[in-house]
Amino acid sequence: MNVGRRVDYAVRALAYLAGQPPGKIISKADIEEQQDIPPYYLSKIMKDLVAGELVRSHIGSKGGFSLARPAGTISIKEVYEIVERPFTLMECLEKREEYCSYCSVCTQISVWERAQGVLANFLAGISIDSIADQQGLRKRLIAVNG
Amino acid sequence: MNVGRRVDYAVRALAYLAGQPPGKIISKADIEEQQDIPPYYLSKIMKDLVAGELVRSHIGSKGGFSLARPAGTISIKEVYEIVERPFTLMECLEKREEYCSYCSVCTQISVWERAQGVLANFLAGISIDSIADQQGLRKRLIAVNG
DNA sequence: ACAAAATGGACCTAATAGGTCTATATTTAG
DNA sequence: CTAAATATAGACCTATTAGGTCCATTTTGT
Repeated sequence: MNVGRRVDYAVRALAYLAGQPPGKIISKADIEEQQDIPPYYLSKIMKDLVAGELVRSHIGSKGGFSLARPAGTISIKEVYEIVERPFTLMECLEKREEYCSYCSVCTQISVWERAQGVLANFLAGISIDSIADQQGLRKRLIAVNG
Repeated sequence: MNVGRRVDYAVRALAYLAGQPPGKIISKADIEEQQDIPPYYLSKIMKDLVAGELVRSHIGSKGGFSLARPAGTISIKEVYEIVERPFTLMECLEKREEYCSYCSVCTQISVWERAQGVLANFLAGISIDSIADQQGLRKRLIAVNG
């Protein structure tokens, strides 16, 4: 389980798209600037989000991205799973005996299973529209710092 | 946040100690064998557990380890924190602006704060004695496989 | 004194997070 | 029709770290 920059950047990008008028196409360069995301890195993340069908891409001049679904229906858990492989607190929960031969007699595995469930459940209940960002982080920071 | 082998091994070791008669001294070699933990690796983990005051060490011949506190008072969260640095889902929750300058205007940070709280709360409620293991994984597996 | 322990610290390796770059394909504006 | 603006695909690099191994030293029971 790694909640790192990939997830942060993906959420920033989605929050920014969610803050725009529905259907409006936003270029990658715009997202980069407003949300301060390393340009080349964002390319890869957007690719994942497109492949995961959270975002629609529009190639060519005046192209860019827009949300593929209403922001209220996109959960943070889903975002995590799309940009960062399966939602797994411990590797054994995914790979079972392949990862550790004691699965069947393990006294702690159910603890991690339940912990993972609790976390997944929480994140499944948070949607992108609850963190939508119309201005982007750069402008927000400037606004606050005066 | 990384729940990896270190944590697994630490919990195995503690669960094994918790399964013994209270106060009984168990050698590192015994823990290694019964719980199938790489020997040299366990050394380092036990050092952490001793430093964290979950375990008492007894140097010298007939030495070994025993729990420093009743197993019912040792939570998984505490174990995690001792062997794997602070309990942090996202680095920004610990390092704040040092890690990301947009903390003060971030729309997602509270999500991760709450998620971390939910997880921490769950793991703080699970104690080592609820997963105590008198036999150890090796014997358990043999017993099950016949 | 000797053997059986833990302690402390050096060392190694593979994987991966995070980031950068470039060549290619697609579309719209003019 | 061409040029400019875009996304797409994939190669590449680097620092960190998870996981593991080894050994020299210290402490203690017999």
